[in-house]
Amino acid sequence: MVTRVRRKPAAPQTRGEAFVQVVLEVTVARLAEVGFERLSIPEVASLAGANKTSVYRRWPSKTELVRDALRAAMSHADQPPDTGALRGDLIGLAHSVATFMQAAQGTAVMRILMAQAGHPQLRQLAIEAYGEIGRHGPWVVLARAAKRGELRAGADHALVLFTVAGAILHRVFVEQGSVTPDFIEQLVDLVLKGAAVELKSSKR
Amino acid sequence: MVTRVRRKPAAPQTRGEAFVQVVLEVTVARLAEVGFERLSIPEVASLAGANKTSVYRRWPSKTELVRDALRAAMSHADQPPDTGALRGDLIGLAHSVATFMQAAQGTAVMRILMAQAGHPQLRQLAIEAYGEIGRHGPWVVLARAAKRGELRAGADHALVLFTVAGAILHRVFVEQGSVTPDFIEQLVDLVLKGAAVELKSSKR
Amino acid sequence: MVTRVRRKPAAPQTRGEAFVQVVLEVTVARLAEVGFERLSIPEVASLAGANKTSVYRRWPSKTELVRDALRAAMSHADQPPDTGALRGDLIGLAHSVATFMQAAQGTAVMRILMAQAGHPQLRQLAIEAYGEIGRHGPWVVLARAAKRGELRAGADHALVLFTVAGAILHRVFVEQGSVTPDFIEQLVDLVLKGAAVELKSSKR
Amino acid sequence: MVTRVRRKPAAPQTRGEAFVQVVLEVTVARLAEVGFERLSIPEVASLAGANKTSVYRRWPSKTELVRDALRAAMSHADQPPDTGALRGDLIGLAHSVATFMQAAQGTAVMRILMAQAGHPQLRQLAIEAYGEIGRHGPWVVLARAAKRGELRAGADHALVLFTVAGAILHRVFVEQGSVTPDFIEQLVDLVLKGAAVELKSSKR
DNA sequence: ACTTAACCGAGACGGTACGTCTGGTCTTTCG
DNA sequence: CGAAAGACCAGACGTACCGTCTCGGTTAAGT
Repeated sequence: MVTRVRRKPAAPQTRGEAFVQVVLEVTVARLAEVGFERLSIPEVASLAGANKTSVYRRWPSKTELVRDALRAAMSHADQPPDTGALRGDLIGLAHSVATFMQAAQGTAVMRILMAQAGHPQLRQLAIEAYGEIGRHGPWVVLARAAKRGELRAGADHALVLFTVAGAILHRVFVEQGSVTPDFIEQLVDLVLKGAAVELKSSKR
Repeated sequence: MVTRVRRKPAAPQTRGEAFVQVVLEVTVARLAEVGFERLSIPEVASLAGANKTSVYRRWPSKTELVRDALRAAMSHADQPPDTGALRGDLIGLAHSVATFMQAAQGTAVMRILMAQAGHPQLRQLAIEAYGEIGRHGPWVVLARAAKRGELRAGADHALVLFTVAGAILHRVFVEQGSVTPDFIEQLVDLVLKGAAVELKSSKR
Repeated sequence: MVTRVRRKPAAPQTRGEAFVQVVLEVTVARLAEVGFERLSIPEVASLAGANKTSVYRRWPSKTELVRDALRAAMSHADQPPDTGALRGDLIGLAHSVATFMQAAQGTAVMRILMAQAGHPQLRQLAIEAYGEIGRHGPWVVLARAAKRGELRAGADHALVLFTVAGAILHRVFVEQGSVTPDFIEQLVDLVLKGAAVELKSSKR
Repeated sequence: MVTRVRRKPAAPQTRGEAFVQVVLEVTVARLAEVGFERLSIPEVASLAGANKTSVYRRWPSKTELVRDALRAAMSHADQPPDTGALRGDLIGLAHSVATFMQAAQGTAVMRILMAQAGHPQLRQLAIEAYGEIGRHGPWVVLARAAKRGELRAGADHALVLFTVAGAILHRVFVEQGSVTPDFIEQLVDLVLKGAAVELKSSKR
């Protein structure tokens, strides 16, 4: 039998940086369009103008490709709005959420969250990506409002945020309606002031 | 050869009424577990203890199978709660929604709604199934409350309902948390009274 | 979760007998043309007018396909010639060998024998197939000739047979010449009477 | 068999001459082991301790590599034996043939001859390489014998030579037996004196 | 009871897509 | 400038799964 002979190493090489970008973008787009299940690496490669073996070389499995794609898509500057009043801040946040969910990245993330309950690693990735859009900002907004005394005592910050997010989620994916500025204002007003008539003595 | 006699009026029929039931139940279960994409008719047949050809005979395509499965699953008595007060009624509605979303049928429907934006016929089916749980009841509840003067003037009934539904949706599918009675009460209170402090006209 | 239900078994089924024949014939033909290495199951399937999955279903590996193909091709009636004289018998045998080697089956077998020294199972198969054409007949011929006193004392039967076979092998595959009746007669005469002039006293 | 290659630390610039030698040797070895079909340039390069691009630079295609490899392997001095008697000369020739066929070059050549009937250029190369071992010598031997009167009148020189070669070919590749001196002697005696009993007066 | 006809189970088959493997071309870097 | 190191493209292969087909067996009607 014959043994392999090792030579000294030569210069490494790093090309195709742009190629990686294109592939990841295409991946996010396909994730949004067809979801994780039907995401096909050969198809991604074809759409990216590359050969499928090139994609397989860099990302051995679909999960890793999606991981990188989500991470690349989530380079957000988490800049919380600061209008000086809770209402304005919440409207700003809601706009961010709506923009996210209506973009390809958001659709991709939400589809994974909805569909991949049984895939913990992937779900974790999506959760992280979803959290990117609101890791700190929203909580800061509510904390400031609480300090200013704008929030009812005992108000659950998470509940407020998730209710706004949930309403937009429902609007976008269930009703498939567009999220207009008017809708956002009404939503924020509802969450802030409630739908009930104001009473002098509220039983609670 | 004489002419043919009349056709034999033999008519053996409908051996598998129960078989149909089992298949549809399995279909809903798989829809909830893996979604529409990965729903496989051979798999459904196997889980139902039937042969795949038997399933293909009755439902030529996956879409029709899902249609029947959703329709069979949606035999709801749309009985709106009537506790006499808006808060109690909304809590009842929220419970219904939460129960639905956490059951197999609801998961199936929501997954289809989220994932099959590009499949109009299927989406329409899911919308109908989703509407079954609240075709009329919720609106009646709000109408009654408005008549009783419990609702703020100009309150958008749809916004109220969809916000509650969206919050539960977010809770179940994004946070993957359980919907406790306490959560529902807090949610309803948030939507009714808002998160902001009451202003001048309301003392406390 | 749904459990599987067991039914009672039904009747088996065996179809596609002609399909098997065609595939095996094509296999032998390709073996002769391109050899074992370049024998491709998808190609065989295509040439046989079948789908490659059908071929893979019946023959999990190329080795098994070739095994069946060789066995199917080797349904020989091993009828030794009997002309009453050794020369005529040998000519008959040589004709059989030449016919075999110039046919697809023979080419297939010889190519495997030449090329697959490292594949014992396959080599064994080819040896068997090659042996089919002369399992008993040739030895009977020589035994009869020896009994009749036509053979020199101490003549090695195997050497005689293999020399004739080897000469034809060389003719067909190395020289790539055709095996004419004249060639066969000259060959047999050479092996029987030798190329040397006859001496009165031959040592050894 | 292929031997390991060691990089010379003293040699700063591997003058391509040694490199070419190693590659060609490896090529012949692989030709003998796996044949032309499975001969892979990347594999040859790896076994030679070189990079595949280096091999591709020098030999654009497998055919040219094999051509050079065969030519390099065939630097034979075609020195015919001359023992003074036909029997001894033939034994010498047979030894040459047996040595050739059992060596790597011979195995390589014979495999190509057997397998590459459809590749004229390659076949031509192999024929030339095969002819190297006996371009003139064998014919000289027989011509001398004929002049000495050792050969039967009308004996076909080519038939004699090819029969000896064919018998050895069969022995080596079909029977996969070793070619012993005893075997060669018996073979030569068979071809010279024949297997039949000697008759008193043989016409012919 | 016997025939008849529909339904169901079983498996072969064609087809499509996937992921892997390997061969050959290219570019970049080093000596 | 030659050689090494990979990245890249291209194509074929074997596998998995789906949906269609044709069998044979069973069961439920109706004479």
